[in-house]
Amino acid sequence: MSSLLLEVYRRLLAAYGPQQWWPGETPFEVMIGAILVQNTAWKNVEKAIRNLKERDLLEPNRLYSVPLVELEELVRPAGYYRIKARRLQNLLKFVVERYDGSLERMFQTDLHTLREELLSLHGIGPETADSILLYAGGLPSFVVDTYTYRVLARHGWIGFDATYHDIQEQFESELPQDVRLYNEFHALLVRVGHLHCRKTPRCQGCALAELLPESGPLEPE
DNA sequence: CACCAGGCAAGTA
DNA sequence: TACTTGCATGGT
Repeated sequence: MSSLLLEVYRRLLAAYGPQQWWPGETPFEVMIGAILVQNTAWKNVEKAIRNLKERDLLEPNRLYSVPLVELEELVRPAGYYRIKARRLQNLLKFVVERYDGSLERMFQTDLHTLREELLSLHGIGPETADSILLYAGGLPSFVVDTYTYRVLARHGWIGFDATYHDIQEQFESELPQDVRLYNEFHALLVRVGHLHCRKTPRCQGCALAELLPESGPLEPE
């Protein structure tokens, strides 16, 4: 095999099939969802998105014009609603003022430059930035999340001390730079994480145990 | 009832 | 630098 990760991807895809990520009809909806889903179950995010959609607010300029207290109530079902309303406004202010409210213009920016710009915003960390770049922008930035870390660490492919940057580098250096691949691979890791690698003490009936060489402890011992 | 979810920033030592 | 804590709703 050309690389271990590529083989893992093939097996996950064969076992679970394409995941069709990200749920969302437009790049803007995907971008908003990336903020709202921070440490939150997607189910709760759906309610918040529905509130915005019902009021026809899924557009940068219109959403940016919504007063803070009103925005807070709309996104309340997603949890951390005061913080997330503020984070949304930070991002919207950036999109409106720097890119004239145009995501198309924003995503024409050089990948590395745009990533740094997003990371400079209060409330956008590496995972949120990469989710926006990959799933809303269609740009090749690999997304690392808690499941990526758990699944890989527990199978011994990365150390338990690996950082976000370490993991992203490993994926991006071993895999061909392919948006479709990055997209599907991350979605598959979340899927298998949901099924078998939650924060429960031990990996029970882990599908990857048969799929892959070995499944070890969830946490370092 | 307790625990967790597709993070991030701020506080402490 | 290396831990810890706050943020909050809703499902299991």
